[in-house]
Amino acid sequence: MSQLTIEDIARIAGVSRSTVSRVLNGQPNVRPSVRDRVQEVINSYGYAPQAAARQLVMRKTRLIGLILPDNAHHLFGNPIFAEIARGVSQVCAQRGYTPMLFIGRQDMNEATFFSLLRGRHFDGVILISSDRQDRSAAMLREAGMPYVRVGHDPEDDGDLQYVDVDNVAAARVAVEHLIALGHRRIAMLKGLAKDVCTHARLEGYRQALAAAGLPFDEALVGDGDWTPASGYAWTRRFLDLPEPPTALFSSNDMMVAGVVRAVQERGLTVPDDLAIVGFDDLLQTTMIFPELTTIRQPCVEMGTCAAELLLDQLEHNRRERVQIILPTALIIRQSCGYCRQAVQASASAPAVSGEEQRAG
Amino acid sequence: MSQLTIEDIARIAGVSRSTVSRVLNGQPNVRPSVRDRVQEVINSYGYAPQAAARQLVMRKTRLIGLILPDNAHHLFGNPIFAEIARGVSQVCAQRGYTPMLFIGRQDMNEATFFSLLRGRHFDGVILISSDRQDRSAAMLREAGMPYVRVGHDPEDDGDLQYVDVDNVAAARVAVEHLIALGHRRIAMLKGLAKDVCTHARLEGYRQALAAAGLPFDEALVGDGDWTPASGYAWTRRFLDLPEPPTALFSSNDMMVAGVVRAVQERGLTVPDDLAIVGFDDLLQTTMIFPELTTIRQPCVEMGTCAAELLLDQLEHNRRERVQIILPTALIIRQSCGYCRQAVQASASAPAVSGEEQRAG
DNA sequence: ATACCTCGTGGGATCGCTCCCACGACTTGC
DNA sequence: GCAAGTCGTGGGAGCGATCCCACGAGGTAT
Repeated sequence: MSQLTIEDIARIAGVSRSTVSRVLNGQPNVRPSVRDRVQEVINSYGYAPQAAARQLVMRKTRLIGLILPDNAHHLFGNPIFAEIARGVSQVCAQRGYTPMLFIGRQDMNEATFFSLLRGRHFDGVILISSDRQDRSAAMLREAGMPYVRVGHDPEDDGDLQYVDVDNVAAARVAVEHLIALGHRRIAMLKGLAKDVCTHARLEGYRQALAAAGLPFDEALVGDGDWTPASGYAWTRRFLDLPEPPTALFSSNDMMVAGVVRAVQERGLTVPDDLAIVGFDDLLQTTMIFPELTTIRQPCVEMGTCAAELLLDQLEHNRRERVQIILPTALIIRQSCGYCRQAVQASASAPAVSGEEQRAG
Repeated sequence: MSQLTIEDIARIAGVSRSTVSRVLNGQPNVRPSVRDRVQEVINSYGYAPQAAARQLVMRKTRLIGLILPDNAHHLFGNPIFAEIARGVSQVCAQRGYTPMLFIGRQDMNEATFFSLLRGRHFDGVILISSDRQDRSAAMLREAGMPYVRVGHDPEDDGDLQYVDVDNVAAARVAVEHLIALGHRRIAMLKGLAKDVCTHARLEGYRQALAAAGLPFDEALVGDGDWTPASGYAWTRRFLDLPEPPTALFSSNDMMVAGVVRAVQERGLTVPDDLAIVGFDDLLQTTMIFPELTTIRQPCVEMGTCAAELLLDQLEHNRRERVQIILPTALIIRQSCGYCRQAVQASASAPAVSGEEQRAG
């Protein structure tokens, strides 16, 4: 039951290895009655071909590696990656591949990681990383492993194919929304400096301010690290300013949890004392009170896109440069104060709560 | 540069396959000068042996599979799994194994999953599941794949080795704490019925009530699903009761986010109007205001334990039944109202905020 | 009836590694 | 000084699949 080989199945079914192999791989030129008999033997013995032997001759594993950012707290803590993984998984399943996630790359030295890649465990890899310091992309190239990246670095054109969003434009839309609501002092929470998207989102913030003729105030920019704790700490500092901000744009939704806590601790409320727009649109944060206005990233679609690209690369040997920028959307809920204001002012604008507006 | 084999390396270094193999595997009986020369060739060409060929003869992959619960929202959304994975990863790295996470098992039919297991991609598997309906454990056994389970079902003794916590005792400690604080009407938020730990935690709740002579009120038990949304919905119902609860025990921390929102929406506060104790001790929830009193699960340790067991099973062929129950701890913060009360009553109890107390 | 396909089937070669054994050179013990 | 190790090395066999080719049976066209 445990160590059956194709040879055993062949003997039991009274045919040759070749015939069993043909049945296994759904190839033609097998008499239906023989095919059924072989299939029955396979099923009743619970036989499945040993992957290693198959790989050796086929030079394919039909396994796709998924590499997430090194930071483990992000990794699972932030559902954005789960969504991307879901997209990847859908496409893979549909096209007969199995995606696997590298766990704990940080526990592994570079040499080990490299051998893992060179060992050809995977036909290809999807790399989710906007981390400029991350050596993964370089190692993937060095190892000759086909990959598609989710996220990219405009200063590094080493990635043949990537999928990303326009972080600059998305952030600009978010901040413009706050400006349109009348805010003049708008704080900004940055993510980690090592992540490229941090700089892009800051740039969007600057552009929105500049376009509205508002000054850029260094004191209103907080050096966050994507975690709620950093959102909490910076918001306290913002609220302690002689002239505190009336609005805040956070580079991700997770930090907003800390922002809200800091605001409430002072006995203040959102959005009246601080209007907030986030980034990501995590499902979880619908439990933040009030509901969060945020930039939705098309996470699942980023995953499906990346997977389609990768599998095309593998199956049709497509090697041209492909760079896909997917659209984001500003999702207006309560935390920015838009809806309240619309009611108060009896504005002619239609109700847009929960509706989507294209950004970028 | 891309398709070098051991034969090529041997030719370049002027030795035989066997010698290269010995160098590769750190075996003795190679002259130091030869070893160095071979190693240099290996390094300079970036050669790494092809895993499939090696596996075929060694019958080992040094890969460990990690299977998470089917529900994708849990999956990444709940950092508890990240912590367990971290523990697994540490031990694996240390002992020369590489852990890989199955992604999107829900996109895969059972036959595919089974072939994946029978294909012997992994030497062993760590299964994180307290789901009674989950067929994974059965399939692992059927496929003859060694595995260790994190979580278990007392009504199913099919698992040879598992690591778990005493959910009944932990929940009892949580509820007893609320009772000791003077609460008489204590609500309980259950998790999904398919998860075994849901029933265990409910049982702990019942035991605590019974021990204190308090009645079990069906109306105070909410059918949660682990998500903040369900915590929100049930808390609204609880607060609408003619005689609402003054305290609540939630089967996990994530649901508490919804509970707090519902409480705040009514203009009520935690812990004054509703004292809360959670379960898991997620880092994120330290941003819940006020800070959450909760049961800490030793997640990382569960991971390391499970990995140690599995690798011992693989390397020393240990096949005896091992069932490890790790201790939990009640972490007292503000949400239960203990600290406030201690101050008010000038109790003789020492300050225990943030301290740990053993449960079970 | 002969030549020529097509179909169904089996067997040998092969993938890239590790393992086992053979064998020569050198060391050690009596 | 000769038998009996030990050490370093190379080559053959084999892991369990797939793939290619050979070959016989049967059908169709000439």
